[in-house]
Amino acid sequence: MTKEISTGYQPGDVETQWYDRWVEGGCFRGDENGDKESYSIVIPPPNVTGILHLGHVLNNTIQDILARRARMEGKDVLWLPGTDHAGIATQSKVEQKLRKEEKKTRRDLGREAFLERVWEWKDKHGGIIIEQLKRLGCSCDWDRERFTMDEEYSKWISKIFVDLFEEGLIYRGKRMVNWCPKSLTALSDEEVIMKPQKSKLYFMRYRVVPEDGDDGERWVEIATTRPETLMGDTGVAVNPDDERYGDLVGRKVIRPFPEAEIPVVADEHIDPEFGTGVLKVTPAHDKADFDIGVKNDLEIIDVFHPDGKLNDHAGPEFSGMDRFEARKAAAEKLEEMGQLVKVEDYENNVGFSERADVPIEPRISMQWFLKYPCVEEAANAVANDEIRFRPDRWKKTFAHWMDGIQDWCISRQLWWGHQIPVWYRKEKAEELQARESLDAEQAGSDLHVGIDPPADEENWVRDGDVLDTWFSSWLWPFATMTDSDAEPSATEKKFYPTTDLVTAPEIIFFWVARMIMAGYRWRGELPFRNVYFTGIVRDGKGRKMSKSLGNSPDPLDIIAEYGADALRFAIMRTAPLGSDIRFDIANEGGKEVYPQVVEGRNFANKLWNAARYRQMQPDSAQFDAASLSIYSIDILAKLDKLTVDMAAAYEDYRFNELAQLLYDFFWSNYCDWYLESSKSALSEDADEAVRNSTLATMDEVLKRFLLLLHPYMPHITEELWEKLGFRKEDDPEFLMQTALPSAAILADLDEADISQAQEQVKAIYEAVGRARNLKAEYGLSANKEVKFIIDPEGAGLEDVDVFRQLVGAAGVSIEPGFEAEKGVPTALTPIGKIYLPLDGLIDLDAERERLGKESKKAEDELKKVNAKLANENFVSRAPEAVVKEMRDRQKQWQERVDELGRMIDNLGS
RNA sequence: GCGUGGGUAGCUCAGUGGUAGAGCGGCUCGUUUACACCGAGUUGGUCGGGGGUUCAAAUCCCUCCCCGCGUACCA
Repeated sequence: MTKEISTGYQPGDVETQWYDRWVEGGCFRGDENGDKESYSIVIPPPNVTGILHLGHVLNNTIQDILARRARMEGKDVLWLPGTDHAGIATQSKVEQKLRKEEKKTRRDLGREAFLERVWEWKDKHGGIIIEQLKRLGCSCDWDRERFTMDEEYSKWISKIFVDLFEEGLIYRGKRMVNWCPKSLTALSDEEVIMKPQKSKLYFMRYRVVPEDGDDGERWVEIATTRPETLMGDTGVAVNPDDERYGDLVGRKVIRPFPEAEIPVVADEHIDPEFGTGVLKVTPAHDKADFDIGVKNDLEIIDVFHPDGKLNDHAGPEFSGMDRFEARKAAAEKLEEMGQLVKVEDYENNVGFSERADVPIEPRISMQWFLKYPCVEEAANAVANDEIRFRPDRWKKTFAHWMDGIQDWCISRQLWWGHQIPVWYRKEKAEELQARESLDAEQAGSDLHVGIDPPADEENWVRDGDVLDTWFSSWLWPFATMTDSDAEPSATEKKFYPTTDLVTAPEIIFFWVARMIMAGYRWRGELPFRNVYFTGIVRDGKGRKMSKSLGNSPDPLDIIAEYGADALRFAIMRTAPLGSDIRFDIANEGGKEVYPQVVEGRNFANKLWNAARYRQMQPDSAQFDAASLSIYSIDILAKLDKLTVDMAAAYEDYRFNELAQLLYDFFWSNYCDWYLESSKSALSEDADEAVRNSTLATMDEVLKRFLLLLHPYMPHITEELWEKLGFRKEDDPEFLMQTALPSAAILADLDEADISQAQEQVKAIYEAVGRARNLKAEYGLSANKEVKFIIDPEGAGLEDVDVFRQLVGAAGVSIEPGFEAEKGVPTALTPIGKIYLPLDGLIDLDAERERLGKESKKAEDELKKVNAKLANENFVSRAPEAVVKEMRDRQKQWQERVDELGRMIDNLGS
């Protein structure tokens, strides 16, 4: 076995070592006493027990890029991290575990013991995602890490509850809410996801209660998707203008079971076109029906238990039955009674609980609600761009929601979360909690709403509900900086309002909108100036990444294999502003590979090797703009342009374009062209001054490029910065603390000289392309050292060496006015005519003319013949005998070609 | 339904009035002073359909089709 010394870049240890050094060096600390311009971001807190997914990678890489760039621009930067307690998500996880491992429910343990379990779970899993963010390279100020259930943070929640209650914005009331029969809690409208469902539309008929003057029996037909709620029907509604039913209004129909007479009412909300134009009204189980019920003073009969099973009001035969079973059973019973007319397939939208993924049940229950504060300020701030949305089309979505804003149901029937800071005096508790409404005005000595419990706590009962998780998240930007009972901290004074917020558009209402309102309410100003909305990470087929689909690769696995820098670069390069990201997953021999990440890794490797190449050369003398070759001027001018273009792209948050600019500059301009052209300048017999300025140019380019690339690929750039010895005595300890370069390397040179040099280089490079092309056409491999003859024109060649080096020629001679024999391969280029003199070739031009248009295939054959011939005589003229042999072979081929030509002709006729 | 983003090479996408581009893939060739995680060359396109404006349209206008997202009390 041969021992292979890897020339490739191995990211693993390099990345973790640098991360540790940065942390030890205090690089991430936001200096609240600093006197530089401030830049700040608060992290969208991930779920405390969550696991890093590609969405996080995208989101946090963007934040890290912004933070690192800001540091290098010389700002005082704070990226404040933390985690969210995620009420339902975390509680269900623990409940699930309890059920599985101990066959117990949370009620078996009791509130206190259960919460202990959740804290245990949190302590065990809470740190995982934080460690994962560190592995990604995130430069958060970890000393300032917050958790939404920290003691200090929790006080904030109580404080704002009390504030809003006293202001009359929080009230308790019996309302129609979205009820999750699985989690057994109320949800906010935002937590309900509408999904189209294939269901059935049941047409049933109710008998009209006979009246005097009726002409025989009368029935009305009613269409419904939910026959299982029929037992809760307390009315039937028709449109007042519907002629078919106008006379029925005010009369009664018979609900089949439990049998009862229910009134027919008129309501404009009814669409005569839909179904039969008659609606069964179930005020307890539908929001619209509830409204109709209230308007018409209908009875409200709840036929469900909280878990979605039917209760006694549904009658003994249905009681205890699950709602979906009951749907079938009710339909069957109607059928038996002869009151089911028909059943049609039907597609409708059904609201699902976001977390539990079961259809939610509209349900009347006692909950706490909030009327939003500072709605107008928040709406205006976004409308007039005080807070800039990117892309700004989200403004419209935001405005639309703010426009139709509804009171927020903030109470949850959970245990994990911030318990509502409301206490009822023991002997009055039952009575108070049964009241249809409770607000600040009714608060008396029997109701205590406060940050602290009442002094004689044993005489009080605390409200058992907790607050919606988002009720704590909306304070995040300032509650993480200052304690609730203190004056604004130095940190807040320095870093609030924050500069950028990077988040997913999915939580524009859940979080962004509410933070803006909270910012105005408690801090009197906006919480952030820019909101960058990322796209959604999808798989190669365009499906959203999700656990259940199993299409979501673990970013940590990817990092382990390719490196964090590669993953960061890959995801940024494919993340255009505001549209979704396709994360391609290919399968190679049963193993998943990620083409975009492979490219990222290859890029890192390319960078690594370009640096290695530089390291193999001697040190350079001082950089001197006056003694540069045209090639050096060209690459430095392109670097200046890169610097300028990047600044502009950062202005507009065009992250994928930035990645592309970096990639193209380095790989194409620097490696493929400049490095290759430098090889002749670095050769042993090259001029000393040229060699020196070339090396100095390489250093300058690498130095500046590493700085520009650092926010995207922090680890490898830092490593190379050190390896190449770019840190000068007085420089900061790390690359990440070093100031970005300005775009003025060539400031000493004349503008016109620069553009002239660039034009010349462009012409030469184009000629190189043509010459290579010529070689390839004759099957001469890149390293066959052919001889070219150039008949110069225009810009011409300053020296032949670079050209020779780039095309891989043994010799290039300049022969003004050179006249080639017929058939010698020729190319027209901006620097003149280029000839590749080879003997005994078939004259392709002549043949092309002879064979006509149809000869594509014949021409290809001829090209192959020429390639063979060329390969046998590429350096010098062949001896007579060889030439003769080739001519014979040429003749044979020619015959075949003629035959082919005839065949084509025949085919044509 | 309304709003919104999109449909360009086999794949992922750039390209807002002036000769259709990049990367990946495919094919051919290759142990050149870094890099095969590489180099050189090459092959791929009625720019979703139709109509219009214009000397000129992927780009502007109209219309239709398809996909995604948001939103809506159609039972």
